[in-house]
Amino acid sequence: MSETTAHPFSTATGTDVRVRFCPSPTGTPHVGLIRTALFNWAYARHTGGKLIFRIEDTDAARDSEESFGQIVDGLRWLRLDWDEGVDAGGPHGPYRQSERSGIYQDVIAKLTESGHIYESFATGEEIEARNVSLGRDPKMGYDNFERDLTDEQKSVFRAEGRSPALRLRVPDTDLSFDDLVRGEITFPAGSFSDFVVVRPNGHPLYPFVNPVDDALMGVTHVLRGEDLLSSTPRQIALYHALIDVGLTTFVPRFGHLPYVMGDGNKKLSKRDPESNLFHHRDRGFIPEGLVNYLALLGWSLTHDRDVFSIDEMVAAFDVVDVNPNPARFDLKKAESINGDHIRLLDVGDFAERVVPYLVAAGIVSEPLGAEEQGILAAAAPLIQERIALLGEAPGMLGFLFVESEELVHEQDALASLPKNAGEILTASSAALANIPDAEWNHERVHTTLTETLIEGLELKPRVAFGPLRVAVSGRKVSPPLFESMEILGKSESLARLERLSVTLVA
RNA sequence: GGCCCCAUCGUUUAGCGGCCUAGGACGGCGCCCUUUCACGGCGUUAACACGGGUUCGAAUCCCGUUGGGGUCACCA
Repeated sequence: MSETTAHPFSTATGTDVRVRFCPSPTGTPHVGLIRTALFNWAYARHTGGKLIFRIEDTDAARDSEESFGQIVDGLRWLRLDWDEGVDAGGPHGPYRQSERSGIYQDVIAKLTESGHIYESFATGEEIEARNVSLGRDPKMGYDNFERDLTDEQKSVFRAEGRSPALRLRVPDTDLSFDDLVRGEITFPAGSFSDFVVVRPNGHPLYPFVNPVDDALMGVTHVLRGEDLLSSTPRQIALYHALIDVGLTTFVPRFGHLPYVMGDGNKKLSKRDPESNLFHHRDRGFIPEGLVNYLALLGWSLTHDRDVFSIDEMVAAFDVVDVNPNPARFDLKKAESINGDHIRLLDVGDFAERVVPYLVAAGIVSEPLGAEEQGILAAAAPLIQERIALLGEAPGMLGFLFVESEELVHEQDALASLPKNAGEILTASSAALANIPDAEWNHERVHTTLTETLIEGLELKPRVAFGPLRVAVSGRKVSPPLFESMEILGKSESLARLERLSVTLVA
């Protein structure tokens, strides 16, 4: 017999939907955490409801202000905004749990008074020892044996110098709920036990403050990681108590989002660099691309397309469509999606976004000079079509921002040079020198070199242009050669051919 | 171990009883385009874990098996 009939679940839809994102600020934002934020955000935007941003900083030992700042930074970067909460205010503040102690004390008092929570003196070791002595699996957990301690018994414990933790009395019935992504789930009576809500020192714990705040803030839909699935019956039990004392009137709907996996069959570890949101930003993911890929971790827009805008996602997203299977974080696919989004950018926008990566690589410094702006504007369209990550831009463009004598010829590029490289460079220089300055452009360079090398020397294009590419860019791979030479200009281009020639002779 | 969740190509996802001799994407492979690398185009590779049911009909519903994962904290 389930008690769920006595305590209604939320029936909120549309603009009545209230979801929340409530990270605990420990460490760098994890992509799984951000995926959870994204789905909550998308659901709020789709329904027209509200997203609450709350900080669960109840563990002073692990929480840090730096981590909090990073989470906010990450959300803002991805353009995930919120309607209530930290930095936004709202009627249910404060939104940092470290500032809500007084509220929790009131709730604790109410639940104590009504008999929903009781004092428990047993330590973890004692509970385990008790299970062993009763011939049970030590991992059995707590068996609620202190529910009816007498005042005398409590006095004895106190006299021993013990102070009690507080436990919530959970119902001795099955507890069911209809998970938004998994359907009906039932936990049999006895599979969850009375749990500690407040430490002996008065410090309330996560399994208590999280549902209390959700209740007080009117949260209607709890969309969170699958790892919290098994704590759901205890949370529902707490809700029943909160409803009983009049603190709320309904239990939220739950939706447990699938794990984000790493390699193998394990959750993407916090120690794995791929789990770090900023690692991806530093490598040159753009928000559009990363959001798109993260959305694909458990959800899809349609059957024949997986590149889409965030607006398309918002229009279509419903948490009931989320796939319950764990999803593997596939960097290759993520990069491919990101490349598609880079290609979708307006070229001016693309050029602007490349700048911080050039700066970070020490290629330019802000503000860019007029000449640098000109080079960037000319070169941006050349690489926009060929990179998947903005972080590839410095390598592709660096040679355009240095003088001939500073250009570094990469080792593998030099190794790729054919024996007759010198001859090719000499012939090219002679032919290119005849192009009048005013007519120096990529078409003219192309035709001149084709006549000289392909037709004149009867070389294969691949052999003919390789040495020129190395001379001009220092690399085996570069933006299109003739366009690059146009950007560099005649004298600079010739200087580079000359320089490589000299290097080869020496 | 108890409890819970999950199960379609290598990966991700479409599929919510007939449209499926299972579709898309990434990856791989091949070809084309081509001044390199890419981009783009074309083609190709490859999956319903297994066994029982239910049904005229099952990838789709039910049960079981197997295999994964999670959780059993005075951490969140």
